[in-house]
Amino acid sequence: MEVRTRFAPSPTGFLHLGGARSAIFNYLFTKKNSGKFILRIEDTDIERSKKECEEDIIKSLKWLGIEWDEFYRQSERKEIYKSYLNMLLENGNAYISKEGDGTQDKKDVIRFRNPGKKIKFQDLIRGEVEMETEDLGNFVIAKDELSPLYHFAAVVDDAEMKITHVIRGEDHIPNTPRQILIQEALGFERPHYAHLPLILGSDRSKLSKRHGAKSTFTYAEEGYLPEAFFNFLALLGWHPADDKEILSREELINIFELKRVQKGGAVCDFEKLNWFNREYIKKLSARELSERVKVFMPAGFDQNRYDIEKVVNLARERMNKLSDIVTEMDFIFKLPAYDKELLKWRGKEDSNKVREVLEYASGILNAVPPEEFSKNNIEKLVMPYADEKGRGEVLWPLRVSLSGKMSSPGPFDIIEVLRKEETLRRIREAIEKIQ
RNA sequence: GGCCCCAUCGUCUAAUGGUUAGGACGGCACGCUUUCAAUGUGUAAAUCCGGGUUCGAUUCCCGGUGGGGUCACCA
Repeated sequence: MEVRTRFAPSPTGFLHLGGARSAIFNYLFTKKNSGKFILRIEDTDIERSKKECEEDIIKSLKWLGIEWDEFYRQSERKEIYKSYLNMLLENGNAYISKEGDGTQDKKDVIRFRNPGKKIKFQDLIRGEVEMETEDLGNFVIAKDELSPLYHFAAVVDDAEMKITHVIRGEDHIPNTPRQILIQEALGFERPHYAHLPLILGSDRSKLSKRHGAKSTFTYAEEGYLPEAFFNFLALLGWHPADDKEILSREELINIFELKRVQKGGAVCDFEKLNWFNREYIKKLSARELSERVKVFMPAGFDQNRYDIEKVVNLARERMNKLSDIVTEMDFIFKLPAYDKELLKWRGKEDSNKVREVLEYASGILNAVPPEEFSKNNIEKLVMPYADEKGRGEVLWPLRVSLSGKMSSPGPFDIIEVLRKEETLRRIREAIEKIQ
């Protein structure tokens, strides 16, 4: 039988990490089994459902590279629910409460006649789960024929869409028995269930509650690579048999199995996310990285002024995320204002000595033709002098004159990017500053 | 509170009825080094507690404790 799964978010909020992870596990499981993945927007609550949330969910899934084979919106399927509702009403498994058994409902609502039996189901991750359903009472399944509620619509859709595996968050475990009850009343087949552990915040509470408003897409906007983010989330609550952690989507699909999903909730460690992102940034070619970094460049950065691939290569080891290009490389595009004291190595060098060093270095550089301003050439020419005078005494002021910063890439790296004219201009500026 | 789920380093996790309980992130130390970063080497750090079962439990069972989830005319 063909495997069919669904990711069924409600567009009442953005796609948070937990939702994204559920989507990823559904996706990996489906691809592993050559099945079909269905995206179903559960917007039966018209009051709370928002178009922008649906858009956010779709945008986020696309960013993660998760594609669906079929797409549904529950608000467009009311006639289908209505017919099943009528079926239940006719065979007496549901009733309109005002006519019913003395409930205090103000309006007519449709209630499910709960047989109140014990429900047992097999969870692919947790094994057998057993629950009493009696205290659920005759719960409401629809406000009226055209306004089904979550449990009813979900059960009808899972059956109509021939879903074979329901893979969702652990917070749905208490919902499962009542959904099975509806299923049985309708004569539907029971799908396999797999309840994923929750993703927790550092205080171990449900992450979606804490940072409820934060969308997965904000990670895109901060400059996380989707492949890194996907990899990170895939390893939250699941782990392959071996120790390899950097895994491509294809590798993940190949080795994914529900049996290895963790039972306990997982705290989301953003330091580890950064590590994944750095690892993926490292793997990018200078060209790819330049492309990806472009959107993060502020208008003030004249990207045509310097060889952007060289700039990016200096930044890549220092970036957690793409947007860090701004804070790491701002000095290339515009020399920041800095205190002349910064030019003094360890803050205690004599001004005259600093000036002397910079003038000497300037002299060496001035003699080099512009086309020979490569890192290696310059390094070969300046290092003998630095070794003679003391590396710190020479390289520190030279680097600061070029970067204006306490910490930055080395002077020869910067020189190659800035090229002759700008290099000499900045050294000149430093010499004047130190007078 | 009722019901349900869960429990290995700070975090993500591996493993087995017998291991020096492994890896990764983060931390710390050292090396490299003009600074930062990167990198190399090393290092600290865990089986929640109590009972069983067993020759032997971190692993199996029970209880406790702890954490989490859920109890809508939301999903």
